[in-house]
Amino acid sequence: MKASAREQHLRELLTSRGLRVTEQRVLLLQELAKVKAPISHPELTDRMANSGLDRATIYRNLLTLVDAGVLVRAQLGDNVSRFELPRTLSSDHAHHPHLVCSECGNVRCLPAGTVKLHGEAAKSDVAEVQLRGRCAACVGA
Amino acid sequence: MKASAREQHLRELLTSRGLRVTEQRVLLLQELAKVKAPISHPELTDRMANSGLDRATIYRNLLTLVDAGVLVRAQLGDNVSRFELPRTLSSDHAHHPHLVCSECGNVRCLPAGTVKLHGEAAKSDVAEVQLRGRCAACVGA
DNA sequence: CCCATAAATGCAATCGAATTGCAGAATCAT
DNA sequence: ATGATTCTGCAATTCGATTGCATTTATGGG
Repeated sequence: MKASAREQHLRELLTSRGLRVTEQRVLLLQELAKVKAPISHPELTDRMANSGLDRATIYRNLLTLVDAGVLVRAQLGDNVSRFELPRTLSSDHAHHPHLVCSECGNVRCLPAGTVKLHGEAAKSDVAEVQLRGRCAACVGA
Repeated sequence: MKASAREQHLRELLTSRGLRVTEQRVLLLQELAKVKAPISHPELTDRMANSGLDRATIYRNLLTLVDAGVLVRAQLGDNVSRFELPRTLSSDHAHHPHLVCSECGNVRCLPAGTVKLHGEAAKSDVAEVQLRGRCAACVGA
């Protein structure tokens, strides 16, 4: 059968990093491409419950893909690792701020410009910016 | 018996936040005063193994004390919560940005103006701002 | 100083995310 | 096609986080 252009792209993404192309990895990446915010391993396991993938397989592939630079791992401070397929696959995936909503629990990705660092914050080598509070949607409601 | 000046200080710290003064809380704070870096609940439980304190007691008090603003919680990115008794006990420790250094493990308190929120970040009800990366001291070293 | 009462503690149990061992299945270079 | 290497599924386990409950304690009022 013929793979879609999108699937073909994912396959090349894997081979370009020296990883084997397995049905499971393609499915995993396809699912990650659908999600807009960083997602945890348990959340992903739930979402893919009907795919037949084992959670250990998902777990190990998340680690492998982070290791290979295909995914980024976000430490949002709730003691749960979340993973994300950056839309810009450039070598320097600019880290953008994350807002963890204490009300709805969603994680929102904010544009890089929404948080500006000055003074000591600017002097430091800041790798990740995370905000906690209520997201705009919950504030409006 | 007569309490030391140091212990008296800790007692006042508790009462000033409307918390009851218990032997366990004083012991916990004394131990936290000894450690220089943020410490996790399991690590703290080990350290205080001979104190007779139950780990649930330690755990709940850590949460209570963070809630009361006596302690700060540091998320160092390993999915383990760490706690610290800040040397400067400013009243609103939770209301300014924190920089958690992934190298030295220290939590630096930054002036409120060092992080400015724009756009969606400003529209959200942000309660906490946390940065992860290398602090200015470690960058300079 | 004693009492009432809400809060704190100890103990045991549970939850859930993370992680691993292992045997069988699949991938890929040759 | 075939073998060496890697990956997958399944099951089990580790470990930090969290909670229920009966008992004890801190603190304010009398």
